[in-house]
Amino acid sequence: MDHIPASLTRTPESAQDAVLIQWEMRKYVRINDDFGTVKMIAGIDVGYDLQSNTSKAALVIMDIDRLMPLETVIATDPTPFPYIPGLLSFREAPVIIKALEQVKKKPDMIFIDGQGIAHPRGLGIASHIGILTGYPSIGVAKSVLCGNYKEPGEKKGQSSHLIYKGNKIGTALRSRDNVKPLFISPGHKISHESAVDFVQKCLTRYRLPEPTRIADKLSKFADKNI
DNA sequence: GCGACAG
DNA sequence: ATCTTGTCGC
Repeated sequence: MDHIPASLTRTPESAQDAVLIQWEMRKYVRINDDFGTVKMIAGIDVGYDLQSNTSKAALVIMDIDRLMPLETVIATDPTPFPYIPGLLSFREAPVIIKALEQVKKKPDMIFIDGQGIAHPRGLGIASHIGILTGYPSIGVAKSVLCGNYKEPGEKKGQSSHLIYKGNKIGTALRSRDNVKPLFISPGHKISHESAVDFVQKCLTRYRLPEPTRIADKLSKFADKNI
């Protein structure tokens, strides 16, 4: 959708090739706010069925004000790539793109499970999806891939910077009292500040923001029979 | 070389 | 991610 060389959408022939694609793709990442009014947010998560070797992407479109689902989509595909830290995109992006192509409503913003720019090469899965689709995106991760941070205060809303090689790459955010922090980083077309704002607007009584929490449930329990 | 390591 | 039971804490 966005104007990037078609060769960057290729299936990597090896892990080394995948890394080359990431170095090239990172040039297109933008972390300045570039979106209009945000009414609908998409939460996306991927689950696996080890027996059939299939991946299942669950996508939910939520109204940002009511935090209620407006539409859901489930897409499945044979799992295409092994899990290699730093190369998660090549395992999950294809089936996620498939789900985004099937959804009827067009989201204004998408939350992806995993890192945005908080990645060794600045291209976590949220950035990867943002570049491929043109959608503004945010990485919502439950743990760190790279970088260091000071433990944020124990109260919901308290945060600290995630730093890597001297630069801020994300935010450690306490999403509710006394739980492990979430790691928020810009995926594409959004700033650190706005990324955290949108996640906070979607927090209720759980650790995960609603779009992510619902997508997570769907990826695990919906269509249990792939 | 050693340890770390999203989902 | 997924495999798995009970259990501690708000």
